[in-house]
Amino acid sequence: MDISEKTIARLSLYRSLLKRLASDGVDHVYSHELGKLAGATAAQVRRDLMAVGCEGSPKRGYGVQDLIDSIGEFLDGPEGLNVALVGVGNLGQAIIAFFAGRVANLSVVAAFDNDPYKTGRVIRGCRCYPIDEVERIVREQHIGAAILTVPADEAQGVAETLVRAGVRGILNFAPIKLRLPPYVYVEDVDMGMLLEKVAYFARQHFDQEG
Amino acid sequence: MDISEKTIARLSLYRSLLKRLASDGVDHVYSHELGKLAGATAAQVRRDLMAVGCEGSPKRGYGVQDLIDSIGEFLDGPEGLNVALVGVGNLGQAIIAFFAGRVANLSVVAAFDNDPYKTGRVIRGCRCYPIDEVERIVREQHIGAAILTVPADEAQGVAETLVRAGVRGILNFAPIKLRLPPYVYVEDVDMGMLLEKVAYFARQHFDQEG
DNA sequence: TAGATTGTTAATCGATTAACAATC
DNA sequence: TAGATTGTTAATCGATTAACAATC
Repeated sequence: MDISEKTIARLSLYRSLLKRLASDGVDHVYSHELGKLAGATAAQVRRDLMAVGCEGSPKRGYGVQDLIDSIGEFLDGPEGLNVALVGVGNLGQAIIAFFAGRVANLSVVAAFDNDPYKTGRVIRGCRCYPIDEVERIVREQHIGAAILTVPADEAQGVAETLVRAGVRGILNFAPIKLRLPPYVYVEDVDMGMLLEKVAYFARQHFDQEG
Repeated sequence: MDISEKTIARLSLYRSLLKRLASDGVDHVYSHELGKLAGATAAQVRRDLMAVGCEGSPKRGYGVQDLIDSIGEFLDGPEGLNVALVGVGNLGQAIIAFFAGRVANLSVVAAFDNDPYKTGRVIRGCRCYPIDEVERIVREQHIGAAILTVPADEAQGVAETLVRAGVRGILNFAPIKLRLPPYVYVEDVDMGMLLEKVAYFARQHFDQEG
């Protein structure tokens, strides 16, 4: 089965919304209700849920817990995935803290930096190693994905090392397009670009009445 | 003219790549060269550049400085845009530091939080006010866009206040779909979702030969 | 001129949307 | 049954890709 990136993204959002609904005691939802919360159409929601093998009933809609379980089974896979972070600057530290215990089945198990003030220490519950040791630690700890928060001109080199050691997915914060083998999935988060985009569209409506 | 979001995103990336080329002394580029760096096709690059009114010549391609100027004129508009940040936690502080002096024409001029330890202080060069004062400060400082790094259950309320005060663009880090008027542009950055996406696709290729 | 690139138009592809029979 | 929702198929829409004449 071929699931689009957008569907994966929406499934992740559905899950976090469903968890809230569950904690509010809601046990069934209709596709249009979930769609309203997720900013999607009812048809979209049904298509996405069909992709993970969920079925609803015309009478009661979809079972909330059933959806949470099915999406979890689909997204999380049979076992957890270990994640590394390279580049323990401001952003890197914030991201380690952000993910600590937040996303089930995904834990940042190792951090890497070249700054000797940081290496050898435990930063927000995550041990920090020198970048030289990336390859060894990634193999030893069976790390499958990485978060890249290094400067743009170091990103390509670090990424290649990570891939050589076995990493198959990278969340890349460096404002550069990584050139990697096709079996490596890269998600770019260029925050400068994102803010420029927001600013561009904000300007279209800003100051129109004042 | 109707410019797609993707084109805006690519233009921002082109610009940062072009700035590097300029500092390396390159004065002309062909569409396929820029495309290679940006992960886009030559045709895509030409279409994007045409949208901002750039012309190239078959002989020399596009002038690097000309492109930087044209894209800047298009993206940045005639004057800068003031930006606010709400939610001065780990991520918020990292983002303030990240943007400090980084993106020309976009400055984070005010931060907001409810924690009395933070309000009244200057955090990474940016004054922090209590959230009560969002409406007043946003109006006074003529703020047009905002970065939202508050918990999910506060995001909708804060966003509505920001919009009431005149904000027309929001970079939203809360894992929730904001419901706002159509004249407000919202860009969502759900980091939990992004890492789950990376993990999902990483798993497809992880452990295939180990 | 010859060759590579640009700018433009037509074809393709994928996802979203709309329409409708099946179901509880 | 009647009504609202589900699951499926066809139509639409937009962006990407391919093809080609114009240009230096």
